[in-house]
Order: sequence, then structure tokens, then C-alpha cells
Amino acid sequence: MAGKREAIREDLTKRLLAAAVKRVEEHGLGALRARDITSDAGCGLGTIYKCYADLDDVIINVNSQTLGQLHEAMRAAVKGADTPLAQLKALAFTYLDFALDNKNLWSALFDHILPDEQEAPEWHKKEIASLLSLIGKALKAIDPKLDEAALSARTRTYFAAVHGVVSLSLDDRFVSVSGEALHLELDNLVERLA
Amino acid sequence: MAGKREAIREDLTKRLLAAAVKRVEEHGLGALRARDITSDAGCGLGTIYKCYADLDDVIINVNSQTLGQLHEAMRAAVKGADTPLAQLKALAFTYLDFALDNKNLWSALFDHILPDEQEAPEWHKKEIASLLSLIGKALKAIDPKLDEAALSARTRTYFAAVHGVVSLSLDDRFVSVSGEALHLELDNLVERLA
DNA sequence: GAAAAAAATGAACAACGTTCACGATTTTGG
DNA sequence: CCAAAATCGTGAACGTTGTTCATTTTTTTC
Repeated sequence: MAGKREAIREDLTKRLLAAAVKRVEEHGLGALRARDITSDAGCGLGTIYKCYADLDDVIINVNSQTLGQLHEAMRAAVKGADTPLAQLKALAFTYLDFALDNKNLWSALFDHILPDEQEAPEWHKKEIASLLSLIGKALKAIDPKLDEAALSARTRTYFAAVHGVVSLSLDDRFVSVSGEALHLELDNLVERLA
Repeated sequence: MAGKREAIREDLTKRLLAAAVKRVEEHGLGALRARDITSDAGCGLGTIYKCYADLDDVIINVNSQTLGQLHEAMRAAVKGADTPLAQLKALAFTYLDFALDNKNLWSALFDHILPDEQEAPEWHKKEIASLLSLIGKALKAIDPKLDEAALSARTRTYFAAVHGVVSLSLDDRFVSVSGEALHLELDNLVERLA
């Protein structure tokens, strides 16, 4: 039994992540406690620091999983649409619906702030870039003569605009809008941008 | 001396707020400590709870002050532009520049999350609505036949899109863009939306 | 000026993330 | 298969938070 030790550790790592995801999902990022996670995962308090560097590390992994699900949903959305414009709309609606359906997990993606001036790990940034490339491909199809820099900028702007609408719609301080009106808002926005 | 007592309390309230603003400005919302604020303001630890309900209350007032400055800057921007499109561009650029020049204070506006399902006080929401109305007026000038509901929706969308671009540009996880390119991004966005 | 009212204070508390010495468990070497 | 060595999980303990409240200090009242 060479890898027994590692297998147990990996299993524990997964259980801890699952417990953390569940906590964030149900009670929001602000309610995430090391003691709750370890208690739910059925291990001692200190154990979490054998699997993750600190709570920030746990959260980054929670966000990575969320990002993965979001990416999968958006990839499916692109597949289901034929024209580039339809793809962009499908991407925007998928983004909105994912945020509405997974409010706490989605919020955690942007609510989490690394301490000090610490940067997110490279693999996490890559995940984000990969998600953005879905938009980039659709934009490139609409306007094939865009060079890389221009495409990158437009992709950023496009995503940021949609993100802003979704983001503000979950902020209590702004007059809220029904789900139907939100879809209309987004539809209008995408039409104008594309 | 009837109002002596109140005057002292008001002065302390202001000093505490000023100390909190300074802390957020220099070290970010995440570095705000009750002990630092009271120490800077030259009073005891418990005193802050005689002037504010809790730290969230302090932060809301910090944000209120920031919002006031932002509002003033945007009002000036509108004044300096003649056409509605120029006004919208001036508003967007002012918003971006304010965020870049007051990174920590601006971030605090959106990083602060009230605990549980607690809502922001009504007067704070009014401040935000008042800021949005600056955009609304310019949009109304461009398209006077918009009814109130449509104008409100478009104003939200417009602000959200600009906010998204500014917001993401301060997020380390997304490929950053120089100040010049950012202005171009925004200029493009406003052109397309208006 | 003394008694009453009010306010400021900081020690104390609870809750948090994180560490680490200890005992338990697994792996190793024969 | 066993004892020694290496590794790991554990939760008590620590430092740092926000918040409270009995006590002290100051102000007001008569």
C-alpha cells in the first residue's frame, strides 16, 4: 500500500472542499468558518491546514469549482446557438441565470478579496481567461478582422458590461428588477454591443 | 450651554468618521479596525459605539462620504459638457478616474457587504438613486420619448455596464489594461450604448 | 458645592483563524 | 510479523477581532 496515505489525504481534501462549497452555497461566503468546515467534513480543526494553506486557499478552490461549473454551462450555451449573435446572447443569459441560480457561489467569485497585495494563483487566472475566450471566439466570428489586442479589449469590455448588469442586479442597494425585465435589459445590451 | 453636550458628541462622531475614512483610504476596507479608528480619533475603544451602532454603520457613513464626493465630481462633469453624448462620456470618464484616483474608497463602496439579510438604510439608497439620476437626465435628453420605467431600466443598464468595466479593471485576476486603453474601452462602450 | 445624571473608558467576553506539541497511525527495515 | 521510525490527525492554546458593560470621570442640576 504505497499510495494509501495520499489517497486518504486526497479524500479528506475533497471532503473539506465539498463541505466548504456547501457552506458557501447555503449561507454565503461571509459565513464560512474553519470550525464548520472541519466539523462537516468529520475531522479535527487543525486538519484543514494540512490540506490547504489557509482559508483563502480553500475559498480559491471553492471559486475554482464554481468557475468550472459556470464554464461548463457557458460552453453548452455556445454549442446550442448557431449564429455568433445568438451565441453572445446565450452566453449572457447563461451568465445571468447561473448567477441567479447560484447566488452565493457566484457572489463568492467576486466578494473574495485576497489579503494585502497578494495575487491569485496563476492557474486560477488561467481558468478565468479560458472562460473569457468563449466570448472572444464569438466576437471574432462577428468581426474576423479584429487583431488580438483589439479582440482582447473588446472581450473584456463585453464581459464587463454584462457582468456589471448581473452584478448590480444582485445588489440590494439598487432598485431591483424582475427576472423578466433583467433578461430584456441584457438582450438590449447585447444587441447594442454586438 | 444647552447644546454643549451634543456639540462634543457631534465633533467626536466626525473625528471618528474622518479617522475611518483615512484608514480605508490608505489601507483598504479590509484593514479597518475599531481600535485603530478610536486610537486615531483620540478616544476610548467603547466610545465608537456611542456614536455608531457598529462597524457596519461606520462603513456606511464612510461610503456615504465617498458617494458624496463622487456625486459632486459627476455633477461637475455634466456641467462641463454641452451635448448629451458628451455628458454621458464625461460621466463615464469621471467615474473611471474617480475609481482610479480613490481606489480603496471606491472599492469600499462595493466590497462592503451587510451581514445576514440586513438592508442598507433608506437614506443611503437615496444617495445612490440620486447619483443614477445624473445619468438618467442625460439619457432622457438623448431619447425624450422614454417613459419612466424604460428610462430607469436603461439608466441601470448604462451605469451597470460602465461600472462593470471599471470594476473589472481593478480586479487583479483579469488581464489589466493601461489607463489609456481603459479610456478607449469606455469611449467605445458609451458610443455603442448611446 | 453637593447630589444626580450622563458619558467616556478600557477590562472582559465571545468568536474567529491559525499554530503546534502531543498521541495515534502508518510505513519501514529486518 | 514486530519494533523502530516516520508521518499524520487532533484539539488545546494563542493572538486578534468586534462588542459589551461595570466602573470611573465629567457634566449638569438645584
